[in-house]
Amino acid sequence: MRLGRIVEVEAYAGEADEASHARMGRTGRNAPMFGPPGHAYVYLVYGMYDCLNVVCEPPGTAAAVLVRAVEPLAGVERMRAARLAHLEARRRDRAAERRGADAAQLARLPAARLASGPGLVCAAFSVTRSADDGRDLCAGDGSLRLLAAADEAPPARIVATPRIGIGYAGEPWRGLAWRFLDADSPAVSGSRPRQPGRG
DNA sequence: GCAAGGATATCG
DNA sequence: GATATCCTTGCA
Repeated sequence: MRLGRIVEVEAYAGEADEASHARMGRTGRNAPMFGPPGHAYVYLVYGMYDCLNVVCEPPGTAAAVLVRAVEPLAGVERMRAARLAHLEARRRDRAAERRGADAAQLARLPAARLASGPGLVCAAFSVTRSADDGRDLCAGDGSLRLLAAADEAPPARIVATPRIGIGYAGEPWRGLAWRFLDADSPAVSGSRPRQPGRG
């Protein structure tokens, strides 16, 4: 079993939100966003990476939260294997030595970096559009589940920043600080984990 | 810094 | 039916 703690998310507010896939109304792709809350909306970005969203609000209101980074807690080696499988699926035409280099690089990657980005979250947890788009993440018997960490203290420092990669959206949407991350987690996205204290 | 890569939404 | 664009990543 692979288990992780969500340490970075972005909020998307519905059809009025110019940064949201729901901004053009209901389409074939974004239909799960208009469905019941607690279900997954999985989409392909840049032709290469799946991204996982959790639908929020009642049916008809297309709000969602994008899961941008997960701190691995259990099943780290399965995540590493899933990351390698993802690379190999994309690079099956490349030379065999390339795959060997990928495996070696992944083996050196710290566990905290295995799911430190929205595309990497899906690669590490084997989330795909075909298998998981529209899935009920709250179903007790599902293979992909969203759990509440009821007995765990909330992060001491939660940082809010503008959302990533939405420069096409107008104000106020572009400037809203709707990306939230655990500033003390080494698993948040970005090339370097943030250092506490001085920056 | 920027290329890779495929589906999507929009326009004709 | 064609194409500009896209909620990214890893290598130069």
